[in-house]
Amino acid sequence: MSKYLQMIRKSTDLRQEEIKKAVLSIIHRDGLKNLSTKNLAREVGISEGAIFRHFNTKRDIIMSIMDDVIEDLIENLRKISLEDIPPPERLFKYLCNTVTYLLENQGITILLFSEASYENDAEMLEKLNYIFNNQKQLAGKIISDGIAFGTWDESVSVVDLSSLYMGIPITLNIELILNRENFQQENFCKRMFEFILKILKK
Amino acid sequence: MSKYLQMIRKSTDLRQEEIKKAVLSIIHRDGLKNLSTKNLAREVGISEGAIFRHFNTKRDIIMSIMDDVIEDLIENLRKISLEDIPPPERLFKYLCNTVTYLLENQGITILLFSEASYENDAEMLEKLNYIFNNQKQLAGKIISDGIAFGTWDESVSVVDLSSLYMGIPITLNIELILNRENFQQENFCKRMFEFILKILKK
DNA sequence: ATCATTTGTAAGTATTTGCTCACAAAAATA
DNA sequence: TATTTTTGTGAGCAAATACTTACAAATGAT
Repeated sequence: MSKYLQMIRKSTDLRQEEIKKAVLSIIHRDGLKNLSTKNLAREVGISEGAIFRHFNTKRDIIMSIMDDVIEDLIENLRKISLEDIPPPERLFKYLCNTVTYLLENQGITILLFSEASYENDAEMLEKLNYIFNNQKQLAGKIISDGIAFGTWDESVSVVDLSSLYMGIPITLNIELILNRENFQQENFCKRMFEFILKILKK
Repeated sequence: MSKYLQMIRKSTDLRQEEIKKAVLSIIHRDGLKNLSTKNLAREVGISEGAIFRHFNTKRDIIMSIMDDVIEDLIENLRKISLEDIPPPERLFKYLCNTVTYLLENQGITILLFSEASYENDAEMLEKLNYIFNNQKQLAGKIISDGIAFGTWDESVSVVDLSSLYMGIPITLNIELILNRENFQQENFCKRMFEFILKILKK
């Protein structure tokens, strides 16, 4: 007679995706503290041992999610920054894509900002750094293009404006954590973009 | 013969301050993960039991630090927002005071942004909300004053600009965690203030 | 000087954590 | 069909965590 009844098997590839999704669900719903491997296993619907069949360590799961962000968000933004459309239009698209991604992947926000500083893990911080600095520098590139193009005020400091720009997605993140219901997220990117445009106006 | 040698005693008031300082030191130096009561006791130089003589729970320590932020930072900003000086000058002072506070209390940054979302603790989130929204609304008040005064463009949305404004201290926080050495923090508030001014210009 | 109060210690506690292991069973391959 | 490989289970592990407790010693009031 069988010892375990109705065991559902899936490939490691599929399970890895399920596990990563479950991580974000737990963080978004219950907070980072509840992201134990036990809870994670329950969320996925497998045993705790199975989790470690598909990932060597819990840390590997987090790192893999960070790699996803790099692949999905950053590489998309890189493409946009290189598109052959006028800088104003390009910067707008760039900002709105960022905002959309953050709205669609809300668990990631907490994961990125909390986990790295929580763990104080050098490799994690490096990945986070990569994500942050690429977002910033690619935005800076578009701004530089617009200035070189003659569209925008050349006296504006690209570095400084990139810093201010980065405040937009980050504030969005914070507002989503703190004011999730009150926050007016419609046209958020448009409204913020108008401000950036005004700064860049000759 | 004495069982313990050279026991240094201090009042609960003093110890509470020492403990709270130690919390920020540990977070700043080793990350939130290393903020165990055991490490905390070692950092202060007392036994773990003594920690619980001065605070009932570890959570109480964090809450008390958050109350300090409200008392030290927010109440100071409130006063500035009510000062009888021209809005541009007032907003500049407001921003620079915020920046200075954040630079001088770097452990607090991580504590505020990570701990609350880590614990997913309603009361903690409420305090964080209070800190965030007051900073934002008081800045908004100064902007409104300037518009009412006739100095600034009345077509600017105060709510939206306050959101953008909040990006400044928050980005500063992130940069301090990620780029601590490279980050150019001199005149940071001035450079950011110039951007806000340009947006507000008629 | 006596004694209650306060502040300290050291050695516990129960619980949770990330992770391992021996083995069961489904799926792929021969 | 027979065998190997992959995916699963559930019990259990050492280490860490927040917190407690019994008792020691310093301090302040009488």
